[in-house]
Amino acid sequence: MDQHYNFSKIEKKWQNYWEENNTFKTTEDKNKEKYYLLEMFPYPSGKLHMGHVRNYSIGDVISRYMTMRGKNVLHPMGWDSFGLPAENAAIKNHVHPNIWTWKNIEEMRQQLKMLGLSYDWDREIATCHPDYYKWMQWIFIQFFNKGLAYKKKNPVNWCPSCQTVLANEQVVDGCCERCHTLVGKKELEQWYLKITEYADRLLKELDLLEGWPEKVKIMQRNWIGKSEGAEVDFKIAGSDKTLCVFTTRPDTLFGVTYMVLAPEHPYVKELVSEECSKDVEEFLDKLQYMSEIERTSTTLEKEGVFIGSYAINPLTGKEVPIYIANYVLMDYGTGAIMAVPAHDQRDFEFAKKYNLDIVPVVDPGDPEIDLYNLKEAFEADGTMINSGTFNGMNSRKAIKDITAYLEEKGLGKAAVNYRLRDWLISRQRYWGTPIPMLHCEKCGWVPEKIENLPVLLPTDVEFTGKGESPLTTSKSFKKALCPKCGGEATRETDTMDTFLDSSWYYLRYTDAQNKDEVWDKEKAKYWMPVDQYIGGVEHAILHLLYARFFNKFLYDLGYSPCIEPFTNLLTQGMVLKDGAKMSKSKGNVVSPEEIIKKYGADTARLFILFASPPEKELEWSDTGVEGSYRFLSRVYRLVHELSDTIKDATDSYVVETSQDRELNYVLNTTIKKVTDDLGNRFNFNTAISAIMVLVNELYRYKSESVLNKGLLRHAIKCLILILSPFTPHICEEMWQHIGHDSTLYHERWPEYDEAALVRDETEIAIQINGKVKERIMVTSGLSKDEFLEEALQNETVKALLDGKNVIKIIPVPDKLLNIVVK
RNA sequence: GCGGUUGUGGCGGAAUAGGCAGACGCGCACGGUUGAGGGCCGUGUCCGAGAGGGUAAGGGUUCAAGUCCCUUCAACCGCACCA
Repeated sequence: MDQHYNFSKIEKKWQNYWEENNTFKTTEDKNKEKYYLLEMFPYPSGKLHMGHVRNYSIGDVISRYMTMRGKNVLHPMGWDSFGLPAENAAIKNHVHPNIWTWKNIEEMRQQLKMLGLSYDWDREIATCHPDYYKWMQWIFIQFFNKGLAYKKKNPVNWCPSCQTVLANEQVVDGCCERCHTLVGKKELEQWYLKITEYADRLLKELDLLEGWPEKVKIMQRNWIGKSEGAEVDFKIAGSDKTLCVFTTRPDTLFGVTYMVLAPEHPYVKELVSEECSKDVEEFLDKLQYMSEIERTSTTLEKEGVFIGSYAINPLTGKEVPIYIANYVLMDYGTGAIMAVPAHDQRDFEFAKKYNLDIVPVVDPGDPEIDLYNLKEAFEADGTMINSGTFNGMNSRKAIKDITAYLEEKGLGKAAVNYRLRDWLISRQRYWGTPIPMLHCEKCGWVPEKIENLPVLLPTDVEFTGKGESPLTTSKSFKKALCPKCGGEATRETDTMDTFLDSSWYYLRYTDAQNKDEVWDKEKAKYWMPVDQYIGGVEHAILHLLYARFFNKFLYDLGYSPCIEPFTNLLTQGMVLKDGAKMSKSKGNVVSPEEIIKKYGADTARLFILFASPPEKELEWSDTGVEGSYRFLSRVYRLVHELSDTIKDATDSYVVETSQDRELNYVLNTTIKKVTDDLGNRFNFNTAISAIMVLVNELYRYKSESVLNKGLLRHAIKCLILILSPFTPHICEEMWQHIGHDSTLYHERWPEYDEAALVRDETEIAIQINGKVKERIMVTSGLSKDEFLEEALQNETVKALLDGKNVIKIIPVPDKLLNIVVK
């Protein structure tokens, strides 16, 4: 052991040791309790950023801790390696995405290894590898065979810059999630996955996820957006058509005074009267020129036009006019609504503007509200009025009764609507998994035969960055034979959204190298579910919802053993510098490489874990990093200086002096605290601060004239062990130095001694009316009565009580004594 | 607009089930070691001379409130005409 803390030498040495000795290799072991720890795998941009370092440092601490607790830990790593940047690089620099991506993977793997992370690299996967995407295609075909993958022509979100379609989830504020370009609409035939089929389970089974942050569950609930209500059929006057609407308020059916269609509704063209056609066309024209955000903005004034037809209220038989308006959306419900201006604020505003009738049907029973001269819509519950036989009924009950009545008369039915849409998965891109489908004139869409998988990405393609998928430029790819009839067929040239690749990788890790099947079900059964998943909140909706969906589908097929894939979820906070997210444009990026070079990986890890609790934002601080480095040097020096003293000490020792007792007390409370913070709370910052307290105490103890070598040796051993999950390299080095010849990775986590946690005497506060006046020492661990008795004997307490009118004394053993006086 | 999170020294943060606010670290100041600097070691560091005051602001419950309840404000995040 060098005299000074030579981190670069130490870190290289132990990284090599771990690699050569396969220290982190994991296999199924039925005799041990498994623990599956997963951090979200990165996109291989080529450069690690601080967010990665934080994510993987958190994971590594948990992984190493769980291993020391005797768990069989699965801790894998891989690459989410399909995606746009590779293709953009190809267009810009004329490098093939494959070459670009694999070079990045190499570089990033090196950087990850430099952090000393305990991954089982034998399980490494890359989604762009044919061995992986073969099974992606296989899964897609399972979806297709179950009727859950289908192709449909629809107006879709189109990013003019990326030249590809986007899922609804990938449109943020009307802009492309990736490049922030304004997204438009385009009519295209695309592949969809029927995630809506699973909407109810995705919603309900969130309740099983007790180990997830409430915030994430709420976001998913809102995203799925379940509404219960009814579908009601309105006949159209002078036509044999019926107009179906969805409403959550069937109780207000008697208050319908007009109907509204979304401008894109197919009925518009058919129902528009001649007199109105000019107005309607002008209105549609106007909307054409509006962007998606403008059109759907809540602040936009509600506008519309009458189309010249009338619908018949199924309960009253009354005719009401049909409008089209900008506030009704084609892609929710049926794209048409019944308008009840008295009880819906949007309808109210529209009715006011166009002088439409406002008929109240729910009475709030509030004298302040003038029902026939409403200032705003009344949306709450009340008593039914103007509603025929339902009058006098509570509106809550009327929802049920009117729905039942509609069902009975065949005029409508109870219905549930979701905000969640089916998942559009086709992308007009090269660097993704080819959709393994062929189109045959005779047989329609046919999946590729399983034995022919993978459908490989062709290499003879051009990257123009424009229009259709680059796969169409391949000479060999498109033309193929129909797997069903053997006739001529055309291959699908679109590729899959990369979110599909990351929706099942956690299952593949359980049997990552399997060539014959997607994974061995027995292995998946041993490892799944993931016990702890760690990643950024930015994946709260997209990735986590898709992954849950895939897992449920695979569960239904018998391939996943669990209903939910991730038992516990930790969403780590962002890394900030000067109060803002690190970004090139702001010029506040601190590169991990630079920090590792200057201070070492252990310091980087320690700082990141110490500066903030994991779910919170972390403010980067250069001086803070130096502090962490200083601490590690201090620990290193301590062990170095004491190594001679403790070398030949025995493992048994007796705690004798009061100094011994103090050290023993601090040691054991520290072990308890760190155990608790790591095992139950993931509060790494307070765990580290506790270890710092122990180190301070050891420095103090070291300066004593008489040292208890056995105790000291034990304390140093424990210190190294409890610090090792945070900073493994330096701890391995010190562990070796105090006389061990193999890795501490498989050492058992130290136990604490309950008896040592109690000091003979405890300092307590004496309060008068809740204000601290004095502090005294009393015997520890007394009962309330004993404590009170002893405290009252105390001279200081007696003096404080003297001459006072004491009302009450509240004893809190080992904490305080509150004297209430008047 | 709806939903959520957060608010504590000069700074990052601690206080886990209502019981001594400010652990631990950074910064700063002073002292020691040193030719000097750095490094290291030690001491101090919420405000106030003091009584006392103090956890975004105001109110409440309690013997006791950063923690519980009500009102307000600010910052951040998510969704947003969802019928």
